[in-house]
Amino acid sequence: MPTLTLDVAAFAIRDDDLAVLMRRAGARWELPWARHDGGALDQAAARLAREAAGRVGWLSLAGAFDETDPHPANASLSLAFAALVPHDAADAVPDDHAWRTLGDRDRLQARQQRIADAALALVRDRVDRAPVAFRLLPAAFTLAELQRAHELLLGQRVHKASFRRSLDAAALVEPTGEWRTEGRGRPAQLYRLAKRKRRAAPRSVRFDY
Amino acid sequence: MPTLTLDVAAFAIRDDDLAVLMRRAGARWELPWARHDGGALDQAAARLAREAAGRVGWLSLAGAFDETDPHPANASLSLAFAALVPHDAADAVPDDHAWRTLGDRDRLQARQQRIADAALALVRDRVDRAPVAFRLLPAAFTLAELQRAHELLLGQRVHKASFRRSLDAAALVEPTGEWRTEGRGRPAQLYRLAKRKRRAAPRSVRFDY
DNA sequence: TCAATAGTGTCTGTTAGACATTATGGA
DNA sequence: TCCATAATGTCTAACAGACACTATTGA
Repeated sequence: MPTLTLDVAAFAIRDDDLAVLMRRAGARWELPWARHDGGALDQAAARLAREAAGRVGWLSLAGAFDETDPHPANASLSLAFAALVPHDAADAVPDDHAWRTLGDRDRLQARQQRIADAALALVRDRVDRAPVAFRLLPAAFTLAELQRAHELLLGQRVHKASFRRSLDAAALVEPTGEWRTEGRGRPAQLYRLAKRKRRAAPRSVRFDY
Repeated sequence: MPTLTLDVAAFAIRDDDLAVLMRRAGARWELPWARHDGGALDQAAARLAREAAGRVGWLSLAGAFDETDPHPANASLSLAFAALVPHDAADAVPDDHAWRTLGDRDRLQARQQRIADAALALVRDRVDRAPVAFRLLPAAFTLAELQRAHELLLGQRVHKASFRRSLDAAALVEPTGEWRTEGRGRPAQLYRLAKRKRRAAPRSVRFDY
């Protein structure tokens, strides 16, 4: 009989960079995981993510990995979940948990490395299909923060004027009416994610590979 | 202890439309499934798909579904796989298997309906990220066939000139040198999928939602 | 010759990206 | 005043889609 774990790779923006949540396991670090013995999968994954990362903005299955690679629980199968945490909620993690840089994921055991990789790839792949970048931010954010979240997920710089034009064309955000002063420079207006109005008819077939 | 199945939703082009592979189970129809008791997941899924659908061009995990919905095996968990079958290989399926129209998937039990839906959504979502449309075709194909495969997956018409321009810009296909006469009309040149040369730097951030 | 399909050239409106400029705060 | 950041306007090259046209076969 197979033993099954749920493993979650949670990401948040820390110190202007992407970070992944790990927990201490003796002398090592691991991704949060829990045994699964049946029942509602989504709820079990949500519970695991919430206990480890606090408020979770987004959660999705990212893959399944077998005993080809070693795992902290030696489970015969592990379901990988990707989670995104708003950075204002990322401070309150349990004592034995910590946000670590992406480079640190090579400290994980092989299966959890692959889980973290798959989770990151899933999130990156979905940036332009679903509002995942928003899930790294609080409900109200500046356009500079939103752009930076996209840049961190995409791994490349984004053109400011084009970014804002696209946001405007898609009617994706709406101003809250509030402004935020951050050090020096002109204050930035705060925005929130707007409700979907109409989905734009997609342009032509693209070959992004 | 949870019982686990692998379920595969295999798609192919039949009669100029997308079809999904089902097998007879008594008086009902079901998606091909098999119990899984550990071992290499990808290999087990590939074996299941191959036994049901013959040559399989593409296979990918599409989701995981729990006992919230009924399943032919009453498994507590089912891993959904999406498979694509080239239409020239789709004739040789076992006697108790048949290619059925997409509309027939509401004859499946609820969990397998969701599996088929998730598999179809996955394939559609990946059309512009990976050469999945090619996996519905033989190694050599006409551009009209390739365009039709994209149209079936995307569920909408595609502009011929733009489609070919994009193919050309991406250097995605190369002519085999052979031509095919099909009834009346000018013969069509045959193409094959070209090896990736350079991945074009993706354009700006797009919000396709 | 006609019908049918393959394949291409041209035009136009839209958009991405470069660049510059204005706006508004703190030091 | 100077500097840093926000926000926007203008220009251009690239591209998507419409349309028409040529090319090549079978009936």
